[in-house]
Amino acid sequence: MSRPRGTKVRSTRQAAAVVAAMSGLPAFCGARQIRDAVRSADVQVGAATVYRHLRVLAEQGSVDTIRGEGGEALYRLRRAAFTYYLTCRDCERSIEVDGREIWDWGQRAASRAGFTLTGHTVALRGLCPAHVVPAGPGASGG
Amino acid sequence: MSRPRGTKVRSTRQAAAVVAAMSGLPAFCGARQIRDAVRSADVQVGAATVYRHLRVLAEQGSVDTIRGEGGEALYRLRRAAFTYYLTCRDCERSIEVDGREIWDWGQRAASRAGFTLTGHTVALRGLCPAHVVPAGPGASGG
DNA sequence: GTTTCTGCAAAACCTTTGCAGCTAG
DNA sequence: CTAGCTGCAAAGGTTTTGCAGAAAC
Repeated sequence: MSRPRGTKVRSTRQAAAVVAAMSGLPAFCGARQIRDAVRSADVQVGAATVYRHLRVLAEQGSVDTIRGEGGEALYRLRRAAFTYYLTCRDCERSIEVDGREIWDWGQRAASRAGFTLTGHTVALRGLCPAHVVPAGPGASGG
Repeated sequence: MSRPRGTKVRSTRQAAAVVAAMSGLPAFCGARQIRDAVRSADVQVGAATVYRHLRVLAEQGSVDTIRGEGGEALYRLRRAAFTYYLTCRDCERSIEVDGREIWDWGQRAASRAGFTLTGHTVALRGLCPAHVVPAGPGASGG
């Protein structure tokens, strides 16, 4: 149920509030957390409405979407193309990482097999300077 | 509800059947599909049991887990470290891609920011040779 | 016989959808 | 007024859990 094409877009309190709330959330957040942020700005909003806006924003490319550990969708306002995030597993603080190379790497690998690359997902987890403790690597394929 | 530590592991028909079924499934598959594969090998198995085994296998590191587009978990027997998958978005066929470089790239980016990389997820989507469609005018379907 | 595993059914989540009512334009 | 947006509640799908019975050792 995306927006039908050729329909007018109406600007509502809720639509603005969702975007406003997200601009105050630095890391990737779930729909629940976004809804809470909207409501703590004194704008009542239903869960369905939040999901509807998030879906539209994602389709427009205004927000990036990734999947959390539990499979839930996490959203964040888009910053720039080929920008990925390295998130501290202790404090959830995240930094942006330029990933143009990743796209190039993916394309090389794809063409080697006769594939055409159309999309990719990269997520990095680690420890920020404030939480660094010696630890071994744990790679997960995807 | 992982397995409690210090308990004995019992080898059952179902446990073996889940692993056997997965070894016959080349691509990442959902729990439903794995269960179907087990049952078509004439081993009755409940959904809960499949999930329980998959969780244990994932914790052991015997299977890799990724998330599908809908957020569902997809499983596959682990092949090698730093092996990622490029999946055709039309037929779900997937190939393996060596990703040692990705880990290196991630570490470089992380250390530049004072972070320590502890984990990462990479997923590539594309079109396999059989589904590549030339872009532009004049392209015709079979 | 004891301990662990299995399977059903119910519950817990996250997300989408149907529909009546509200609201921006 | 009319088209589009909202919210509730119900439905949809995936995964987990409680518990009695079955199975392994």
